[in-house]
Amino acid sequence: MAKATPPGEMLPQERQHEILQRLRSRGRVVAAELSAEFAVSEDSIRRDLRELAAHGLCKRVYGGALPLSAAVAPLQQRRGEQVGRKLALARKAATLVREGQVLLIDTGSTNAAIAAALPERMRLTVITNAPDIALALIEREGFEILLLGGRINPRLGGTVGAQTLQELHRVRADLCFPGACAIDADSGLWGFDSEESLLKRAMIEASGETVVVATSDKLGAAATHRIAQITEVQHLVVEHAVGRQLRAAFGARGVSVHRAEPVAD
Amino acid sequence: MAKATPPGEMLPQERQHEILQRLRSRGRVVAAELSAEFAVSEDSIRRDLRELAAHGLCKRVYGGALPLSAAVAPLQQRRGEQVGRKLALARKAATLVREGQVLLIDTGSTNAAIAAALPERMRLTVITNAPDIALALIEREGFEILLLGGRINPRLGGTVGAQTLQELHRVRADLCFPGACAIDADSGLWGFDSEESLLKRAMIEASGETVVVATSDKLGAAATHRIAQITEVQHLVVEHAVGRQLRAAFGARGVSVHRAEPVAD
DNA sequence: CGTGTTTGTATATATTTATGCGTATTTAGT
DNA sequence: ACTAAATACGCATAAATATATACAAACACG
Repeated sequence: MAKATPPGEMLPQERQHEILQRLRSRGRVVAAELSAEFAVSEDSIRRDLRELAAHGLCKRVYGGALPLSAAVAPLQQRRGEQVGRKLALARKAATLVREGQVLLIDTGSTNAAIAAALPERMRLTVITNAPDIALALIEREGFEILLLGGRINPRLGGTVGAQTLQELHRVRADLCFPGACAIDADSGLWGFDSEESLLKRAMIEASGETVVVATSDKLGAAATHRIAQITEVQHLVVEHAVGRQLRAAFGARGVSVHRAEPVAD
Repeated sequence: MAKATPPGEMLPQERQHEILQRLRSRGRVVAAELSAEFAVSEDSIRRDLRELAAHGLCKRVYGGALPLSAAVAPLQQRRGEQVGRKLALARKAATLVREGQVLLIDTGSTNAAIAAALPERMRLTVITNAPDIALALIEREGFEILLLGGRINPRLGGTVGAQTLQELHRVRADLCFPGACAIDADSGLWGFDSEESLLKRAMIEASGETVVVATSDKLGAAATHRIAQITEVQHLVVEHAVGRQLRAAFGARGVSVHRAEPVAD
């Protein structure tokens, strides 16, 4: 996806739009790279970036630009930790998504990273209870976004509770990303909070397939609230460092295990 | 050079229709290309594009045109404009809020500013259809946040539609902040969008009192969709520069007019 | 069957916009 | 503080555009 456009024919506005999209999906842009890929002088790129920044659409930095959300970083303190690892997981998880599907995405920093990594122009429908995920996707084109209402739990950063559950019963998704839970090859999926676990269970039931994206600390662990059996999980995305044996344990239970790319960190 | 049709045989309307189709399928049109393919001068094409743009069917850009979806100013951009004036308005509006109240806050950059300006530790309940407002308040302590679910309208940056309306019917608020509408002392409150206006109307009906916060360009203006009569508005917050006469006009209709502090700008 | 009007188009000229280059300045990393 | 890259600024150029004007065909109407 290096050069999507013929050198001679690209409207300036299109270019700026493309820059914004790249900014969102990749998290950064470099002036020199853009110059090469769009086949215009760095001057023009810099003019674009300056203009976008003036409109408050990105943060201008030496060498390129950054998305504004990364610059302000409100509750992204958690995300700041292990950003590389989560990005690698998110990228891998995003490859499981197919054109036109309906996605059910739970709260959580990992899931937010997945949402940001979703490919452009794929005409996806995203159902979520997380305002931060909804907000991140509003800007993207071709996305249908459904927000699950209800009372917000500040600790989780999204809606939970009776009303959310009720709304969830009215929808049906292809793919489900229940956030941050513990997963064990034998005992299945576990949650840390009662209300939260109920919601995740409902999400899984409302979806055709379930994708669990687990950082290493969640693997082989259990918690207090049972969410689902391992047979209800079709896909598991794990970090590169996860051992062969552990992966095989899930594979034996019929779970497709996907390994993220290694990260330099 | 004529392609699809014999040189003389294509009605202007047909041509414009074809341009629109091409715009939708290809995501962009270039004046020079169209000129060649329809075998008319670039001037005629430009006239077409200008006309289509005037009817709000496309966005005119240098070199051609883009579909409107790619051109809507992202909400981050709108949020960044006139920060000073909006902040002054927001501060004034926030003073109308009392301890323990239930607030109903609509989408919009001004309303987002109001939410951010809400005083600390007042044990408020905020009901909103805007994910950005919800997100901003999650961090704050002592706030109960209820999110209205439904389909998100990317242009408005929040949920609208039947489901949102339905959820709204289940709540009751003390104070309501319907966002960005035109207000006139005689004809009342007006909205620019049908769906949007319905929601605002429902918000007002669900609230004890209504606060309209209006930047100067919204004052004395009307729009296409009626939202409410002026008697249903209890408070109006305006900028410092608004003239005495205009303020009196609202005062005579029983609206409490609140004037924001002056801004250096 | 003219005749005035409307409509679509083409031409000419002035203006705006986008871009690239040279140069002075700023920035980041030693 | 020094160096090299990145950047901002002014300027020139070429393309795209708007505006004004003119021309031709279609049309309405007496």
